[in-house]
Amino acid sequence: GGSLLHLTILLSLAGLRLDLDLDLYLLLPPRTLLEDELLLSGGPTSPAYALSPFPASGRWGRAELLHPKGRERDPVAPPEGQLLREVRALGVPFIPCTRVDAWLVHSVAAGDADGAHALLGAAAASSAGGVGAGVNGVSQAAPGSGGNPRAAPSSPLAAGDEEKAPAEPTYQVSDAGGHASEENEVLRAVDHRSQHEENEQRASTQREKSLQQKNEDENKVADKPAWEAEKTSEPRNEIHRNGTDTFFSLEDLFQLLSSQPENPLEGISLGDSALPGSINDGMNSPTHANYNQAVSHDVNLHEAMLLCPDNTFRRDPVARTSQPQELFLQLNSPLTNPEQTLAGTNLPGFLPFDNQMRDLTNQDLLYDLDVNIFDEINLMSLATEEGFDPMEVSQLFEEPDSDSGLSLNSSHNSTSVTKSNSSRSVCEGASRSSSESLSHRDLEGAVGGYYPEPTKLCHMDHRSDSHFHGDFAFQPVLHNHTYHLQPSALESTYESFSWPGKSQKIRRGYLNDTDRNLSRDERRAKALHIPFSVDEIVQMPVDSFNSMLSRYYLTDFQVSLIRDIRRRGKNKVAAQNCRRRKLDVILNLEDDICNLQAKKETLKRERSQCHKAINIMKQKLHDLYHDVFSRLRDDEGRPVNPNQYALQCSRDGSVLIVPKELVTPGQKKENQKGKRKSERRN
DNA sequence: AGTTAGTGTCATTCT
DNA sequence: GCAGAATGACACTAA
Repeated sequence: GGSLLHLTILLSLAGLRLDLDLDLYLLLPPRTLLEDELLLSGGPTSPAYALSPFPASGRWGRAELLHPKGRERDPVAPPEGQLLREVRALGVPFIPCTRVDAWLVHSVAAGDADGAHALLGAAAASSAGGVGAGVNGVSQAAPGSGGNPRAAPSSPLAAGDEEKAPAEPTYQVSDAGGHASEENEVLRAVDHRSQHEENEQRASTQREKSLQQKNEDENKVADKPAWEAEKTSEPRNEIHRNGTDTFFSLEDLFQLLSSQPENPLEGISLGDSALPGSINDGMNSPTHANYNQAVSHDVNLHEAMLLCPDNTFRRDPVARTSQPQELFLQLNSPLTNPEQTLAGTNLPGFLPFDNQMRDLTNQDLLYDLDVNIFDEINLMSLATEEGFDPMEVSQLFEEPDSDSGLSLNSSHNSTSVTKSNSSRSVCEGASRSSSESLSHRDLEGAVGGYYPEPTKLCHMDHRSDSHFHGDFAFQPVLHNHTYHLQPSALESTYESFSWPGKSQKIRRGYLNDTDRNLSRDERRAKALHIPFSVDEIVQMPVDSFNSMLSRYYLTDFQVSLIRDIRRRGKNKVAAQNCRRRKLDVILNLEDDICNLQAKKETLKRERSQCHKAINIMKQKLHDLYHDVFSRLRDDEGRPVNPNQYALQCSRDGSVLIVPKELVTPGQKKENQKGKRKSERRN
């Protein structure tokens, strides 16, 4: 009681397909609202796909599953803080319990409204990033659902009619008992790779086009609080068609939800409301699952996330062993009882589009919701200890850098560790038949000694197979979020998803804005739930590092990754220091060169000055010599001829006038040496 | 399209 | 023997 249902409905009819998104904000009164929690619910800081919280953590959390429509921003997701404003406007005490987004996919076969398939999935779209993965349990490949740009196989929700498009790969609706063949598994795996990039871009383009109009409509009411805008905005209160898109209001959808206790979707008659076909048509289609099945799949996706809430546990045997098992037991019920899905949760059902419930208040809407759905949602919240981003895993393996950096001695053909030997399942067989699907799926096993039942794995795979063949990135979303891989399997995964011809720029296109800023190791650590930051791993002392590894239950691969992260981090710093030192050496050498060159110039100048001084002294000596001889007279008073006489300095300082022929040979040699030296210097 | 600087990583050697 | 530093070589990216 006292809960509040916030329904945000996106009913987009793009050509032949109808998407209907329900955002259920379940706000429970017993506790005081924590604003940060609300902000988390609507803010960009909330990690996408987070399945957070345990009550043991002292707070309720939210469950955000994956949106199937890709990584683009959810057009119907409240902007940052909007949820908080909306809740405040209601004036009731509350806390955000969880958020569940459900969408209906109403697809019709190519151009034929009567062949429509009605799909209902329940999932949670990320309110912040608008990213997510489909959890619908029903899907059909619709490569040829002509005219519908969004029905291409690139769209995870692409719907088609396998009966009407038999030539194309058809993926059966998964149910509790039906399994796709191994061949289909292989087909899907191949199809995933071959069409993934093209489909991604094409789907993205189409989605942008189709959503652009919606965003424009929403912008018109942006000045109002979103809650008010949704209630008053004309485009949202009415179903209208503008060729490709169809909208109807929250009230309309809620009336749908609340009017059909038997089958919540039977009352939807979209055909009467300008929709090309009714969901009933899809419901009655023998080739497609009903809503219950669809929601059952959704629940199973929750299970997939719940079964192994984390792959890292502290050394707490009780917590480690009891928690997942308990969750498993709790979640076994919806699996074995498919009726306990949307209908099973006793949602009041879906009303036709009458107006009698338009006056319902939000509380009224909540009261109409059976508590079972809350229980289920809460169970989801309780069962997940911390957020996990399957997309990261996908990106992790979609971004196989040429230098993976992982020192994993393994063969690419190696198989994963045992997923389960109890029975051979379709998914198991498929995973063995394709190295790609194998490597990809093998990533999603239980860790910490807990392994989900093969049937559940298969169930998840069916969802994957049926719905997301066109969007490779969503594959991991549908599986368990833990990793029991041996290094070999992961190595093969890295290699299997290596696209040598494609640049990282393309591959990084699959990363969201947040992850794009993360380093590769950070993304790896995040994807594998390494409970430490990269900086911590790298910078902590070795003793602390080793003790840390021993204090936590970590898989071999996690330990290997942590050690690799530390090694690479250390080496990165060392390389930076090395380059810095090298640069310093180069700069110092350049300085030395400059200094030596300056010193050389100085010495040259000094030498030149010395030469000049010597020449001056020589000239002075020469002048003095001639001056002396000019003043000398012989005994008869005649001038002394300098060519016949020379001045000779004795050791006692006296100067003698000596005829040149009397100069001793030793004196001549000394005089000649002095002449040659002076000549060389000159 | 080619060049260059910066960076991360690996392999190897040294401390 | 191990951890880390140092460094050459290589690949990749952005400008």
